[in-house]
Amino acid sequence: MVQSEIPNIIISRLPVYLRALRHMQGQGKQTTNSQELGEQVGVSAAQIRKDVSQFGEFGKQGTGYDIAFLVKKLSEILHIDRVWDLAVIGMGDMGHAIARYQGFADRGFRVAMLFDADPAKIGTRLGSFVIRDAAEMIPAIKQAGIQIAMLCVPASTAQAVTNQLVQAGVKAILNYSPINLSVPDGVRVQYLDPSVGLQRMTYYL
Amino acid sequence: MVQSEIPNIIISRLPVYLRALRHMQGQGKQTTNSQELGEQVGVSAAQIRKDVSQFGEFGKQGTGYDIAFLVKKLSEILHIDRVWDLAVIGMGDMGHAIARYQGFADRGFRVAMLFDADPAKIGTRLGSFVIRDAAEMIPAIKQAGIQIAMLCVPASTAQAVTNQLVQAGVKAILNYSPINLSVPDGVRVQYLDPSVGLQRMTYYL
DNA sequence: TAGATTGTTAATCGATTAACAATC
DNA sequence: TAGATTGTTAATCGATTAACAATC
Repeated sequence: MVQSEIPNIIISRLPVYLRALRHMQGQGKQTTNSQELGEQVGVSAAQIRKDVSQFGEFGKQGTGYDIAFLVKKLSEILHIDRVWDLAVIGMGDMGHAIARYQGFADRGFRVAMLFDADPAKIGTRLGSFVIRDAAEMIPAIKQAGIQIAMLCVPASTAQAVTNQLVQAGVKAILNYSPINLSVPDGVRVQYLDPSVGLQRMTYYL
Repeated sequence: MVQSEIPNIIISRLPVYLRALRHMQGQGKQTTNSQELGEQVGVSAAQIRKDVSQFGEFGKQGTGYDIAFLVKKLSEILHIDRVWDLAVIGMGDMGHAIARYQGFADRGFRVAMLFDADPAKIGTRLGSFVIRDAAEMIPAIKQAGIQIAMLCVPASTAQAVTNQLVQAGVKAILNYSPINLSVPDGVRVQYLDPSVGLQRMTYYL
């Protein structure tokens, strides 16, 4: 029997709920409810309840949700009740910033390897890492079993590098390059092109 | 009479179409069609035609779309047939990378001002800019008439800085901080939290 | 118990797709 | 002209909301 299919649009909201819940935790709150959480993240209370109830009965009538419990459940659902190793490809300014980013630690991720093709960068240190030769990328990622890559290379090489990542067994790519990537079924891409983000707002200015 | 309301979900796809069209242009292509563009960006041909036709009749039966013409029209629709000045707030690793990002130039944007609250950074140069004191932010942004900000400060100060940006007249915020922002009506926020992007994929791993 | 809030159903709303006449 | 592809309509599909019984 196939696991019943949860719409991707629901999955995409869960990390946002989780972020808000952890923020509440940081403020010392113990419980919340669909109304409050909904206001926090900008969705209706009904939608919060509907989304969360896809995965179980995590709330209590009359009192709402225990924050710590819901955080635990959402973390399990999103498979971040473990630590995922990340490979960062491309050590320009953006790759550099990602490699040093402190925000992964408590959210399920850890930078594990850095790659660049520039001989001037290969072998140099960045924090506790040594930048590795992109030519070794496929065997290195394969051997480490890394499934997630942060793509920070220029648009001109992004598709070629992506093909290599797919060969290396990568299943999820966070793409900072301003280009649409073509990947086979079973590989996921999330796009973080800043110009696209800006252009989604200028329409309204 | 109110301008007929275009759904936001359509607007949000236009920058992606535009990016793909410019990529085709860079390859020397003159024309395309809804089928080809759809495959490029991962949406159906019918949806491409429906989306684009909200704004006029930009195609030709039998031949498809002239790429240069469609690029021009989409640029006008998205209001990027001009250059928008950006203020970058927070000169950590991420703000640093954004300030030096070369990808804004031909997509309608230009970094115009950098701010940080750290006395060690204030007054230092970054490329052709001098990092300014965040304490001067409100009058400086107001005076320059800047409407778009890139928020690269830590989560702990993001909401307070956002309130100042709103006071300064900013209407669009690209938020790199891992936090939900509360803003008044008329102000838009786009979120680029890398952990959220990653968590949207780990569910499927 | 009374009040509050969930989980869930049914109704509504909106977005996507299929199909095809129009026309280049 | 024949072939191709648009723009658009109607049908389908899916997501959101409203409402309320269940229950803490």
